[in-house]
Amino acid sequence: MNQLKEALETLKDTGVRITPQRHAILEYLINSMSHPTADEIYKALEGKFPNMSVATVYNNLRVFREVGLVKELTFGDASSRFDFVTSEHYHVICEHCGKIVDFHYPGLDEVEHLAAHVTGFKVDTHRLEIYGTCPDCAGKEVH
Amino acid sequence: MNQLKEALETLKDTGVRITPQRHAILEYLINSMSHPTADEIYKALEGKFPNMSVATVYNNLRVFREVGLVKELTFGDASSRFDFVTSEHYHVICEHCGKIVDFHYPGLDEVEHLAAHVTGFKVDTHRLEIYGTCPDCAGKEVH
DNA sequence: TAAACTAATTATAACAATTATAATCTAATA
DNA sequence: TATTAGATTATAATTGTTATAATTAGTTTA
Ligand SMILES: [Mn+2]
Ligand SMILES: [Mn+2]
Ligand SMILES: [Zn+2]
Ligand SMILES: [Zn+2]
Repeated sequence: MNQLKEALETLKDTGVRITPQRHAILEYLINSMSHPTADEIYKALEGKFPNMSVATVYNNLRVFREVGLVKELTFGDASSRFDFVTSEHYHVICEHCGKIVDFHYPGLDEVEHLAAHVTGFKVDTHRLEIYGTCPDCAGKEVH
Repeated sequence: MNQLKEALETLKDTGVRITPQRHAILEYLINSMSHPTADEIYKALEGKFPNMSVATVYNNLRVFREVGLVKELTFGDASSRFDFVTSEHYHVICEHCGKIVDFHYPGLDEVEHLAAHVTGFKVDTHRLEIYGTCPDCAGKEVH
């Protein structure tokens, strides 16, 4: 039920120390309900941790990724965004404002199987994103 | 039939000058049959063009992208890879050696439609990649 | 053809995201 | 308490890419 509590449990179980900075980063990720960049997290917490280094944010996001608490969404030039892991889902992304919306859809097992069959790869996973224009941006375009 | 010839036609039609550097970059993209980075192209051509700037490679890859001759494949940290546009296809990527293999599959119209319906987005396109282990790397792992 | 204009290339500097390094601090353990 | 390992901080370095300004090449106009 309490996502933060569970996340802290996961850290404890994997022998990762729970520092105030880690607690705050996790809390922010969960509460923001969005897909923040490392820098956004850094800036959001600088009131509470005026001396925190940006390296700490990156280091801890990597730790969280390694224990499976967050997923990193990477893009070409722009900075990575981080998603607190709940259930599997895809993302729909606005090409104009960059908004990212969660989108649930059954996994594409058939595509994975065909890819494995055709290429001889041992398939692990896949990445799918939908790109378009969000309702807000579509509204602005009209007039 | 001749991909290079067609590509040069496209450039001519869109009023883009055909310089020796552009000719060579296009030729390399078509003949390499792979997905090279800007730097790989730069290094491959430095014998023929010892004074070519890496900026020229980037500039021209952007030009080619804008007129629809190449697609840019972007990844998180790593550098972009460029794919001479032929028919629509997806990519299967080896997580160990980075190999990229073309993979043909009918478009995922159904996913796009559902995404549009659920999120209210005007959907343009999507991105799908399959990740796993290529046969070469799988072989090495075994012993 | 000569002059004027525009596009492309080059060399180099700047940028931005991320990672590495070394010093310091904190917490756990013996 | 002393020792050790882990975490954080401050800062430097790295890397892919883009911006800038000067130069060169090609095209258009007079
Ligand atoms: Mn998400
Ligand atoms: Mn391809
Ligand atoms: Zn938008
Ligand atoms: Zn491989």
